[in-house]
Amino acid sequence: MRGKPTMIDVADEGGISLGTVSKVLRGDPTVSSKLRERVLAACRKLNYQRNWIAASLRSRQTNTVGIIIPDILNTFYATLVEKLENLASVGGYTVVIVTTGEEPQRALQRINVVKDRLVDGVIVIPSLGSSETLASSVGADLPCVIVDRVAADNPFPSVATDNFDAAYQGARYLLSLGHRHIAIAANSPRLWNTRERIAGFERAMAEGNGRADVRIVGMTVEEARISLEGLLGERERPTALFTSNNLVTLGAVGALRSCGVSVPHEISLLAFDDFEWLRLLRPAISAINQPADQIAVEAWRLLSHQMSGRPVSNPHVRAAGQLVIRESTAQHGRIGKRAGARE
Amino acid sequence: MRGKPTMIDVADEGGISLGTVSKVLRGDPTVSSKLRERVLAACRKLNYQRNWIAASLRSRQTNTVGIIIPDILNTFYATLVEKLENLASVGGYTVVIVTTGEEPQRALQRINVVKDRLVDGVIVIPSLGSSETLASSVGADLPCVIVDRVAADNPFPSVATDNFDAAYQGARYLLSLGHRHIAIAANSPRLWNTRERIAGFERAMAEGNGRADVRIVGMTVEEARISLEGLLGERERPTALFTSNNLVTLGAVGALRSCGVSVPHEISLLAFDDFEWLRLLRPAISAINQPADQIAVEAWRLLSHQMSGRPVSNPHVRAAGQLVIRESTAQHGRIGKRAGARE
DNA sequence: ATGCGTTGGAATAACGTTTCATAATAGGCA
DNA sequence: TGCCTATTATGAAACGTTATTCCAACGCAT
Repeated sequence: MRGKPTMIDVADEGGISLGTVSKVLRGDPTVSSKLRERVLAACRKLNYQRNWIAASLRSRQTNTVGIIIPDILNTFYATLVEKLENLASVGGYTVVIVTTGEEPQRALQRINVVKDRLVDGVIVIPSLGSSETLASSVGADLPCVIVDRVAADNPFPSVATDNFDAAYQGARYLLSLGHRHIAIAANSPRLWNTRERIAGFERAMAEGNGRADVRIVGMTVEEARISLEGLLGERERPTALFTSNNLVTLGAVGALRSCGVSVPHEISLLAFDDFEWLRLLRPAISAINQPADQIAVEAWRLLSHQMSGRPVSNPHVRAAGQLVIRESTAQHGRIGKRAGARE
Repeated sequence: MRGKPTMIDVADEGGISLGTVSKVLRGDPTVSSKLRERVLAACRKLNYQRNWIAASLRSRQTNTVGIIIPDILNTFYATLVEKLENLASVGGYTVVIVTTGEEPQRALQRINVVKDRLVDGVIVIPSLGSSETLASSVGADLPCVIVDRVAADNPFPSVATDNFDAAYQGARYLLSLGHRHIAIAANSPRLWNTRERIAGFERAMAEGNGRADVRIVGMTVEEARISLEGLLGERERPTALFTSNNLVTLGAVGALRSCGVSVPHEISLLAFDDFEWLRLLRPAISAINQPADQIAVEAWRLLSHQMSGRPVSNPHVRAAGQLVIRESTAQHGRIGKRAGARE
């Protein structure tokens, strides 16, 4: 035996056949406990490690899943990855992570990398422009779950926050504080999650007779900051601002600082996406929290059911966002009056 | 041809031998351009995709690297992962990410997962307690680079911030502002990076005749917050606080808020680890930035050289941290006087 | 024209598993 | 005891590549 020991070495060591060793290691029940013990002993003795590659080649499954996300630095996606990695791990799967950025061509190239890797399934957060090509590219012949950015006509199992309703509730909350002129700062209407959030916002504003001010501010923190500095400098500026994701929120906070606009006295701020730092800013920022935990669990359920051939029930999950009220949102007109904080 | 096309199908299609097809696809130069063209044409026609698993089995290399990190939600590690993923990708490698938490037994189990996966190399940020076992576990028979938490007697190629010097400079800066009683809030002295930071801090304090107050505050934000609330309540509390990483900083900011201690008037705050939000807090927090970019590049250099069998020069890299001065650090005794901000 | 070196293509044996069709063994019952 | 069934073990054939050995063909020089 040169190099790493193989199953053959184990078989020889224990005086057992190769096939039986394989059975034991796969947990096949049709093997007597006596032989099983012998096999296990031989494995321990040789410090045998199963060669997963050979197994995959023969069995045609890799026990690996791909996760395709735009950006790991987006805290929401990082949280999702963290939880998915745990779920996959307890299920005996390994996770391959691929980041696409928001550039379509890079996304496609990266998706092919994953497909080449012959993963058993994929969890995809589509990036800007890759949504359309996804169908032909991946989902057709591979178990697949779409997360967060779900196209209206998306045929694959999917999980996302109920963006429409969450934004609707957020806007209603701002309206209930007396605001009438409210802006939503959104990165790009080509993103389906953003599109839904804008729609929910607009619906609430229409119902509440508010003036809906939709601003497209770009995909990066920097673009958002610059764009919103423009907004804050306008003569008739809104009395409340609703940011459509955590990156935009960052840009918004930067803009509010640099323009010296005080929150919530001069303008109220409500963020989509909650995370640790919002609590620590002064004023602490009110936000709509996306239940990352639930989203990850459901995504894993949908994927693992597909991979094991089980029927997939409820293939289109929508999770409710939660409004977390802090200090950045206040009654319009009553300067200094807080809207009430819970936490 | 049923199912996916294989190289054999391609060979048949083009009327060429299997071996030649393999050569072409691997870019072997000893094949005439005429045949190469025929092969490529056949591949396109059949929409052939190379089976990477079979190739790996035979060639004994997987073109995959593992990244083992404690926690993807730690922004510093997430940044590192992002950059490493890009570097690996352009080098033709895929990245498998595994998170260990700070629990030793989980770490070991996860490391084995990676080894089972037969990766070509590993980049490891050791977690609490896994440092010691790493040597026997992974580095012995696998190209390996240790990042960030480098044991004093670590034999493997490694990259990290020069923690000692960075902390030394940070402490000297605080001393230069007139502070004499300074506390460092550190997560655990069992972590090598923390240990080095404490040592650098202590050295500077000794040289400057300051009173070094080392506080071990635990691994989580919550633990740190509680622990530091205790510190802030003490009668003789320090006039400056140095936090040893971004999680502790979070806890510290929380504690300062809940205790109503004003920064920098009552206490100065200097953070180890810089990131976006520190700029947006009020006051903006001074920090020591770790050059994640440089660290990732060096780590990849060390790993890829090992994997390709090239000699590894400078196997122990230390990158300089940069002091970024903002508003949270001020002259001791001169209330309200800012220390000067650059940005 | 013959021999020799060189080059490019083909054939074939691994790589280390899983899987499937048999073979062997044990157990139960007449 | 002998036969039939149910159970467990064996052996060999894949899986789709890469690596190595072996030929054929060609050019060049003698």
